[in-house]
Amino acid sequence: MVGLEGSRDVAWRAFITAHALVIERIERELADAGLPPLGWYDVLLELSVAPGRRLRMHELARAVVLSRSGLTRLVDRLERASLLRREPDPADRRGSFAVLTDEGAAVRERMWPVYARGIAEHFGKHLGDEEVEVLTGALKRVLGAAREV
Amino acid sequence: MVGLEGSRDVAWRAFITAHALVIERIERELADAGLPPLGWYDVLLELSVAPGRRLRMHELARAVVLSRSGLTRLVDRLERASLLRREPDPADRRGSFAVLTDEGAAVRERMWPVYARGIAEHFGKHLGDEEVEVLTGALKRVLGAAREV
DNA sequence: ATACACTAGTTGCTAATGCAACAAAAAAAG
DNA sequence: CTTTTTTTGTTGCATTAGCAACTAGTGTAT
Repeated sequence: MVGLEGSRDVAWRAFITAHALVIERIERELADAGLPPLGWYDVLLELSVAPGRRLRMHELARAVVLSRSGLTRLVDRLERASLLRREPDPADRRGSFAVLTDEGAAVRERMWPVYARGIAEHFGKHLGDEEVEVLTGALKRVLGAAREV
Repeated sequence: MVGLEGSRDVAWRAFITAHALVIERIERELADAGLPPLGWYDVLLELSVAPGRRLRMHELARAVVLSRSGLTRLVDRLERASLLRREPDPADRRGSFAVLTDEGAAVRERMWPVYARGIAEHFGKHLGDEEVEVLTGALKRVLGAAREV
């Protein structure tokens, strides 16, 4: 018995390997274009769509699937680059908001074309419309279940 | 324009977020069971199914989607744990094989039940049979394309 | 009110990863 | 052949991530 005989295990293997390969390609394309890595994009995007362009640190950590300490450091880097700033939460003196700056929004907008091209070229291009629907539905279910725990 | 409006971009977002969450869960379950991390499993599995239980370093790096330097260090750790050993390649004096040991095979077999349960619980359980087929087909296409480059 | 438990965020530490540079060998070009 | 280019694997270095421990503030129970 060597593991991975079941059809779900084969799907899993395809899932993680495709992920690793495509991320590797896209990260390289961003780096080659002189742009920040994907982790930065995730933070900037979450802040972009958040009300008031701000999120509490723990909300942001959860949104981008990072440990609290990992997020502290990531936000440090983004703050040093002036792409966001920390602001105290008047309603809870323990916590702070991460607030998107205009410069942060601008950087996200400069990243998006490169990122979008990578997604299309290495991912979207190879999927039929029907497959996209199935994939989205299935993975959102997986995602929802994993978030609940 | 905030990015991620197209249906393929939504699918991509679900893809990477589901990946991050499920991997996080499974890594924790392995750690809680006192077992090595997923990266070790990948190496042990590739060697298990390779002819002669051996692969050249660069083949292994490609198989587990890791940089050459990353693989050098990962193999260092596995070799220190006696789960594999390096052997020179008589046909090419630059290179070496990574060869699975019996102990390495045994450790992989001890990891598999925990890993399999994680895959089922956090991934497979939420997918219908039809979805599994679509997912596998689609992702294998993505994977093949990314490998070609 | 006071004690107790929990949550938020940061820090020190360690582990893991990629890039660039390197040495050695092989392969290709001439 | 001899020279040049490429491949293979390792190393130094810098970056990034998580865990455990800590501080500070909040919430809850008695």
